[in-house]
Parts: sequence; C-alpha cells; structure tokens
Amino acid sequence: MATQANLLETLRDRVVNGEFAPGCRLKPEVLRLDYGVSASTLREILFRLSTVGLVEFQEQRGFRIPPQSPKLQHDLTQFRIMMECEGACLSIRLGGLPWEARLTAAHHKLSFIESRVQDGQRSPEVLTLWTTAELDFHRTLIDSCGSDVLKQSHAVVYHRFRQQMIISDREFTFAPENIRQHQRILDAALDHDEAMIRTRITEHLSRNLLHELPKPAHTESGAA
Amino acid sequence: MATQANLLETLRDRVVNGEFAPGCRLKPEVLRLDYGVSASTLREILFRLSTVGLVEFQEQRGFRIPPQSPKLQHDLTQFRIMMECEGACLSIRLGGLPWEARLTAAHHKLSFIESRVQDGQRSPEVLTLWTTAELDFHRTLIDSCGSDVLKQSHAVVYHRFRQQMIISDREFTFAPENIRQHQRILDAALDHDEAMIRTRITEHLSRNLLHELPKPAHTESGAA
DNA sequence: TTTCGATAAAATATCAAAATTTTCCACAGT
DNA sequence: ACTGTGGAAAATTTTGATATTTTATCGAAA
Repeated sequence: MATQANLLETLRDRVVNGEFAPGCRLKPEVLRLDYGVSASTLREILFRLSTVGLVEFQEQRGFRIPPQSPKLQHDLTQFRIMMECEGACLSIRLGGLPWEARLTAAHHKLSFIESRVQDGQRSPEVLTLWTTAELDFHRTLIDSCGSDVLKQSHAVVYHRFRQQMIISDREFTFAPENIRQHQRILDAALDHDEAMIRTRITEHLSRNLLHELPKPAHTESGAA
Repeated sequence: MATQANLLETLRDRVVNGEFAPGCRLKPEVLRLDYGVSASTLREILFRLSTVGLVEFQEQRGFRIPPQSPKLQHDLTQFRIMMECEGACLSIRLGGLPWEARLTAAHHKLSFIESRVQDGQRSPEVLTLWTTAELDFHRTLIDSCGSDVLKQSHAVVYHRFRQQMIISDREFTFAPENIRQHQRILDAALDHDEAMIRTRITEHLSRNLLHELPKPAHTESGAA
C-alpha cells in the first residue's frame, strides 16, 4: 500500500468531486481517521493541493474547500478555452495519424457513455465514468501539442474547473448538447481545420461563461 | 517575525535566482540551519514549491532543483508567449487609461535600470533590480486582462522561466535588444494595436525558443 | 439588553525523535 | 575482474507531543 502519491490523488478526487461542501473546513485531525495516517502527513498533502488552487489555505486558520464563485468559473472557462484551442491546433499540426486514432478512440468511449447518460442513467457510477471519459477526451485533444507545460497547466485548470462545476451544479454537470459538440470537435480535428476547431471548442465551453468574451477586435495595424 | 508566507517567498527567490546548482539536492535538514526552523516546516514549504514546478520531488528521494532543460525552456517560453499575448490584448480592451499609466510607469522604471545595465553596471544588486523591474513590466502588461487565473498562472510560469534562464545563462540573462523590444511593446499597447503587440511579444521572447513555433497555418475552413 | 473582557476550549503550527527506506561500501563467490 | 550479498550509514517519511494562536463561552460592567 502506498501512502503518498496515492493519498494525494485520492484526496484530490474527493475534493474535486464535491464530497465536501464549498467553504467546508478540512481539518487534518479529522481526515487522518479516514486513512490512518498522522495529521502532519495530511497537512503536507493539503498544502500540495492548496498551491494548485484545489484547496484554500489561510495562515493560522487552516484549509477549506474554495467557495463557489461565478467569477472564478468564468476565469477557469476562459483559460480552458485558450489552452484547449491552442493545444488542439498544435496537436492537429504535430499529432499525425496516431493522435487522430487516439482522439477517435477517446471520443468513441465518451460517446458511448454519454448515450447512456442521455437515456437517463444517472447513477453515481455512470457519472464517474462520464467524468473520467470527458477528461480523457479533452486531454487527448491537446495531447500532441508538444508542450508538457501546457498539458500540466491544463490538467490543473481542468480539475479546478470541474470542482467549481460540481459545486454549483450538484449532480448535473451534464448537458445534452455536449454529445453533439464533442462530435463536432472531433470532426474538425479530423478535418485539420484549425479555425473551425477553435470555434467549436469555444462554443462547447461557452455556456460556463458569465458573459461573452471580449472579441478579438482585429485592430487595423498601423496607427500614428 | 513571520515564518510562513515569508519563508516560502524567501526560499522561492533563492530557488528562482539560481543560488543552488541545477539538480542540486535540497535537504530540509540542511536548509533548516539557514532559518532556524525545523525540518518538517521546510518540508512543507518544499512541497509547496514542488507542485508549481520550481522544485522537483521524488518519493523517497527528496527534493532537487530541476535540471537544466532546453526543451522545458522552450515550453515555458511558448506558454509565456501565449499567455502574455492573450493577457496583453485583453488588457488593451479592458484596461483603459489607468492601465496605460501603470504600464508606462513600469516601463519607465525598467528602462532606467536597463540603461544602467547597458552601461556595464552588472553588480548583483543591479541585476536583482532589473529582474524585479522586468517581472513588473510583464506583469503589468497582463494586469488588466480581468482573469485572476491567467495572472496566477503567468506568475508561476514566469518564475519557472526565469529559473531556467538563470540556470542556463549564469549572470547573463540580459540582452541589449531587450531595451528596444520593451519600448516597442509599450508603443503597441498605447496604440491599442493588438496584432502588433502579439507580434512584438512573440519577437521579444522568441530568442529563448529552440526552434520556430509551428505557424498558425490559417486553414481554409470547409473541408469535405 | 448590550458590550467588553477574561477564561476555557479547540485548532493550528512547530518540533524532535522513531520508523522506514534508500544508498553506499566492503567482501565473498563465481 | 565481475557480480551479488550483507550490513552499516545516511536520508526520507511518519509520528506524537508541545507551543502558539484563534475561537468560543461566560460573567461582569455599562
């Protein structure tokens, strides 16, 4: 049994999957009972989660689940749009056939699960499967971008994003239009159409924005 | 005296500013002597630095300074280009006069210090001043983008970037063309010319790339 | 009734030492 | 000379205990 990397992942999953209420305090002395480790060990892990924003830390007053925040949701969405657009376009240029195959496979799995959800299957198990498959699809989308930094950052932001979604939307982070949108993103990828994939990724994520993004504004170059 | 947030910043600065050789081990038992705290406290701080990539952590074998890596440098640069272009354009749209004033001020300070460096003043103190002013200029550039997530991520990546630069380029992260490039970025910002500022930010950071970035490729939309 | 302050309870931060794991080196066997 | 085993030394991880700070409680004064 591993007590380090494992525990980090376990607790991270609990934290992103909304097991604790927003604003809820996370006391090492309490959590230790779930795993049979000491409070100090848990403190270390909570610190690690806090530096990536999945847990809030305040000096002398411990750790908390971040509160629900529409503004933060908006920011996270905007950032995801930026990273996934960029990452997907780079993947189109660099990924080649192997990437297209992986993306198709990821979409196939996701698609299968989404149809079950669509049919009304909303058990926690199915929802978990969906979450995993959705992450895997979006991760594959940017997987061949060639930048480890981009992929790491995306992973962090994706987790924070899902945490906020689950907080605000208890049990119902799934929207039916997702099915079609995922399909259309896949199609654009297989067509190597970068402008199109940007449009569709943006469209897919936009429903989590508070307001329209400030538009590119295409300034005519050459002012005084 | 604060021993928590302060110590984190202090150690972060040491780690970023290349005080330890790349690959160098960071033993809590040794570092504790510098600050008169216990090993556990330092361990917590090192964990925090490790989750943002400024320190490497491996299970059962402690902490190290990340090794020098041209590929990582490239990735960090690419990511900075993406974030600063996006952040600067958003700032142009949202920042207004107050932002322009702050950016002008930040550039003025930076410019003053850069001319001293240009004149041959390369004492550690001046270099530190330059580092601070350079960060401040680039931070101000994206400061009015409206997204806290973008700003936080930029801060992290900027620190990792500088760490890599200092590692690879001991004492000489300053290039004379910087002066002109910073000026041209400021000009584009004051002109509200988004296309231009993208070009100039990219140009400014490009010398740290391993190779050209894959070009936008402007796919003609509408394939089969 | 409200406000303030002292005290008690709870929680956090820090520490030093025990327990575990890895690393290193000598030495025997092939 | 090379390989593999044994065990001692070093380093990491975990723990439980102590010190400090915050929070809650209660009673007295306004």
